[in-house]
Amino acid sequence: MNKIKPKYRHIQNYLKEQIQQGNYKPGELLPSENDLCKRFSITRTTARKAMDGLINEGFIERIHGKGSRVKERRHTLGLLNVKGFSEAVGEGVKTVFLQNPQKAKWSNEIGLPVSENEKKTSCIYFERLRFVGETPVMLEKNWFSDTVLPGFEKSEFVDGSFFKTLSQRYLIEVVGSTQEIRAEYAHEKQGQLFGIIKGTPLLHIPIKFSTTTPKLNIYSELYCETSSYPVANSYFI
Amino acid sequence: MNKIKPKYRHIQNYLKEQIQQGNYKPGELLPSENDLCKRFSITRTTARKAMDGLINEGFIERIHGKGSRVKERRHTLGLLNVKGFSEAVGEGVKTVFLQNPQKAKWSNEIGLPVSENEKKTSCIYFERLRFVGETPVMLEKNWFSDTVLPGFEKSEFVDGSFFKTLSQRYLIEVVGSTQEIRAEYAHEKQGQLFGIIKGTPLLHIPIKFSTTTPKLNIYSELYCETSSYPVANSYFI
DNA sequence: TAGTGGTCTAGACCACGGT
DNA sequence: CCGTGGTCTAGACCACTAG
Repeated sequence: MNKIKPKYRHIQNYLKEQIQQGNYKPGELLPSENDLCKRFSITRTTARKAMDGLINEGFIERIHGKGSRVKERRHTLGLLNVKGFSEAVGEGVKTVFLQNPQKAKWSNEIGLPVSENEKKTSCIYFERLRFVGETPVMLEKNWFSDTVLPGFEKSEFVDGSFFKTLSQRYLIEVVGSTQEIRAEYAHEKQGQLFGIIKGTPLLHIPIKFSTTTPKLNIYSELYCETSSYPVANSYFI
Repeated sequence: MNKIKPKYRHIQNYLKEQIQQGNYKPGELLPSENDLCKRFSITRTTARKAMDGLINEGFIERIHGKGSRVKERRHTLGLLNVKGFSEAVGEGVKTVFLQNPQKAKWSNEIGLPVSENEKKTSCIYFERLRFVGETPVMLEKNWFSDTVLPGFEKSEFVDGSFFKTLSQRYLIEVVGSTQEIRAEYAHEKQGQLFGIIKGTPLLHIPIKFSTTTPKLNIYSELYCETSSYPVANSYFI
């Protein structure tokens, strides 16, 4: 019944963990493609597909004739690709829950259209404020259908990461995202949270994350105070 | 001496042109992968690699068991991936040059670091204001080294597109981009251009485009008025 | 020159969609 | 059922980097 993870995704996740755990540091080279082939008994096509994924996620870059190098985690936030906050940065990041996961209504604050099927279900909501050091940089609101994640409200997040929780506890992976980006005035309440005056420009990013389960999309509204920590994004073919 | 374009990129560009010219309309299916194999005498690996590129650029989506469908050109701007404005939208778009391409100094308005080699060269600058219908939505400032594009100032743009000009006149392709995104107040002059009051929130996006020529990067500063036309972005693995 | 990534071939089997 | 895309194998040759 459940979908089988393809080989390349196993390798991809394995390498990603190695990088996240610091076993391969920025600037270092990953094992060569041929190494991976031998180690995991796969062909180069599969090895490359795994590394393609890591490139898309911004973890590595290929250097022709040399190898695949782990990329610097920029001190700006490597956000805005697939995946959330905790995966992107690792250092002086702090997260405060303003609202723990609990049942709620589908809000009309959600910027991207919620699918009809999901509207019929009930919905789980949570809200977090993210800091770099002591500076609040991102307010994050999340909605998703409660039909495929039984017991979600009651359990803790794995490593504090929502997406890691999805992956490890429910075997659900994020496979894509659609987003819009706007510049807006901060509302009163947002201003208080960020410690800025009402009317300061804020980045507003509605996102819809798609997952390996068609029944589950994550709808997020992000508000970012970009004066010290701009949002960043890289893309290579 | 010159780099040879790989097969998959030829196919990719061919299909992209077909879509841009409206031979395949949004919602329609492209030829199947097997069709492409026969038509161009290639294997599926190559056909898929070509289509992978189109997916990354947001032109198509794959539907398992069905085919590859041309995606709707959203009436929001499909910008923010690789490639510029004219490639992304096709309809009621207008462009006004505020400053034609001409020699200039490397400005300190450029947000992302200019490489040392490029700093030593002289630089070409141009500035455009982009409209959707009669609404100005984006102010675009561009700098790049003049060493690899002889005669650039004197010639017209191909189809009004800077990137198409690079591709067709100089055989240079954009292969990636790095960008930051900030929300800022509009300055006086920007406010006048957009017909908004000073202090309205604007999206500010410094971008560095990488090309097939290591000597050429395009440094852009975009300012977007997002209240009617937010910037958009999709990503799928 | 040895080892790396970049491209490509010629197959194979599977999962999914629609008839 | 057939045709589609999704994954994978087992090779090959080329272009680039570095000792």
